[in-house]
Amino acid sequence: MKELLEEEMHSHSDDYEIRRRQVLLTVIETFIETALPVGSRAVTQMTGLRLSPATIRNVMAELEQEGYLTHPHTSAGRIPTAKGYRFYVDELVTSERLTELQEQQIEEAFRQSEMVEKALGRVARVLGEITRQVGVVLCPQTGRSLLKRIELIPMRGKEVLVVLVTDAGAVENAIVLLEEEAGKGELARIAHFLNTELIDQSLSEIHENLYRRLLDERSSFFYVCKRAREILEKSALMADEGELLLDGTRNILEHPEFQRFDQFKPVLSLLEEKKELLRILKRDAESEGLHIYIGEEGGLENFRGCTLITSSYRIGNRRGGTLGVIGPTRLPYRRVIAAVNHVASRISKWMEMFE
Amino acid sequence: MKELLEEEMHSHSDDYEIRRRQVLLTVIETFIETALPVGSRAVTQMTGLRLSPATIRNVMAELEQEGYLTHPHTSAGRIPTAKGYRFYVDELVTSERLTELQEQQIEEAFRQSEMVEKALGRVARVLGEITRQVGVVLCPQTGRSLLKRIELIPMRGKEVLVVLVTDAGAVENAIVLLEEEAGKGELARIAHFLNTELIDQSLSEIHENLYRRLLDERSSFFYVCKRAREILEKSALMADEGELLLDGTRNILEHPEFQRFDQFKPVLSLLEEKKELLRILKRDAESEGLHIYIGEEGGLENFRGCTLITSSYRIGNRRGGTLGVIGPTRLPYRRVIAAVNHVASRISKWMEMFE
DNA sequence: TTTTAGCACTCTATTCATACGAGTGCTAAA
DNA sequence: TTTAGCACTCGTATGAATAGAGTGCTAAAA
Repeated sequence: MKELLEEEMHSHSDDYEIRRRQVLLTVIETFIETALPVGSRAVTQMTGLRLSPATIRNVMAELEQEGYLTHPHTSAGRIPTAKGYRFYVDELVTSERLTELQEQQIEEAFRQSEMVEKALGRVARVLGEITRQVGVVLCPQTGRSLLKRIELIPMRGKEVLVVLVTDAGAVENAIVLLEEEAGKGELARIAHFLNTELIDQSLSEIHENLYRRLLDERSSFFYVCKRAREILEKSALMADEGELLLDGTRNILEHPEFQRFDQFKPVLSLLEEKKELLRILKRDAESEGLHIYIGEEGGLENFRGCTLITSSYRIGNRRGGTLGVIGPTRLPYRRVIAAVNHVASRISKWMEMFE
Repeated sequence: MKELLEEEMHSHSDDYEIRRRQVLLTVIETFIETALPVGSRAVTQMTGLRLSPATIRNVMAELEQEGYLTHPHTSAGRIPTAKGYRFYVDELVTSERLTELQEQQIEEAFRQSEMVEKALGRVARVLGEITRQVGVVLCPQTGRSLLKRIELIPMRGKEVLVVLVTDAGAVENAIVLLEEEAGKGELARIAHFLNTELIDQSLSEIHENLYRRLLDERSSFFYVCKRAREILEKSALMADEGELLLDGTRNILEHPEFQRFDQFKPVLSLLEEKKELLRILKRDAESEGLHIYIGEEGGLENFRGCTLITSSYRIGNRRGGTLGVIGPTRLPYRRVIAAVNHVASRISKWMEMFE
């Protein structure tokens, strides 16, 4: 907008720029509150600017031409476009603090700290509740976590229980059926071998390097290596997808933009399929800080009219997962951003437990 | 209906009873197909009965008075009531076989057999898909599964990794922070103690008997007992809820009864809260065979207009969990019942793996 | 030059009247 | 016992009329 302005500002003053922003801000925030198109009269009443509706109309017409606002029809007020919201979140939105109560609610989610996934499920729920939107949490991807410990426990016959402990607090396990029975001593040797070779590598690294590393060895360990490889392959624990936890879909039914079914159906499909959402959230897990997707910005099909706000969280000093909120583009950005930021740093803090 | 009939049948013949059933059946099945109220003319065309609309109207009026049918309004055809559907599923509905394709889709869900929960997630999805409704699966409740093996693995300092293997194929685990560090030898003794004492009991039994059993012992094992108790308590693995997997909510948006929001909102809430649903499904896990809840029959609030069909599945010769389908009362019962039955026995078969 | 008042215009939402059609219930005849 | 006939009810579709909100433009005011 700044750029645009400077091009066109021939004769306009800084005051004029401020006014434009003021009007855009007012239209957007009023629309966020009421969900109704905002007319020029309403803007004059909301802003401190002592200007008549006619003047405001001129400004709004200009903002519309530049693509920040639209009309649903001729005789209606203005509503923000995706571009308008984008400018709003980039330049206009101010931060907000959560209320005491909301912070308490968040703490509650971390109260009973049993399994990681359950706690994160409660986090998704509380995110949905305090924003009145859909809360979403991407669990730490097991592929990215570092192996801390591997244990092989003999079961009946050829069965072996493989237990992996990772730094993400997750304990993965699988029962593997070996081709030949392995004695207790042999398993211990294999386990020892794996523990020395693989500790502190990420599971996906292990998966990638598996063939090279373990086949090259032509030492006396050859047999042990072979068995170790068999076990790791069969346990297939490296292939984990990164689980997605959702909660609060019912909340967004309250919003008037989803009262029409053709609007709501694609969103529900997106939420239930999870695939597209996973793509975005996994990518966001890679980079720190807040990400905002307005409409189809992130390449999310059928996401027109919706916004996704995410933030990644950390496990100690490593990447963890992502959490976020999904709602209509007409989102209370201030509150949602505050919530997402707060919860992200709270999870990171909580995750230090497992470091 | 039989009873009702015998009371009122003064002068009516068996033929008359057959006709009544025929009419009711036609109205219900036509309504299930079209979602439109069924008029007397439509019934005459569908049934083989050579009767005029007027005659049918008389029968329908009677069925309405008895509570099997209603009118949305005076000049509309008939639609079934909850009582009507109940009679239909109890007495009229006939069974159906799944198509080749549907059976293949189901097999697909069991193809990759990694973790139990993932496979069951795919089962929920396929149930939703082939019925075009919401598929739901209650995982085997860990509390009900038998303990097959318990392992204690020392971690850093006072931490101990507790691994439980149950007969439901589930491996539960938790990291426990002991009050005092325990040596490898000590843990081995404790593990051996637990393995001899607790094997083949259900986790909830263990939980209930824990205090009695382990405190009574005043033997030389006392210290071991105390530590064992500490570990079991802190791992809190007995308290598991029994996870509920849902899929296909998007499917039921297609049905006309949920086009109106006030109809859909309570259903979505019910699905997302999961609590009420868990109550029913857990209860159904106790008894074999098909269960059908039409409307609020099962004590499900806000379930008016919906039907839940469930069946339990087994793990070997023990109770496992429950699976089911949720949709509008106007449900293709024949197909859904076939699907639920088929999938239930297929899961049971699959579960034999873990016995 | 900038702002504003005034006004014609556009479009939506609402209301009312009307007509139509589907389907019923009842009655009397077959 | 069944059916034809008919009056009646009620929901839906259609169209006209109206009110109201808000705009864009123009010309006057600041």
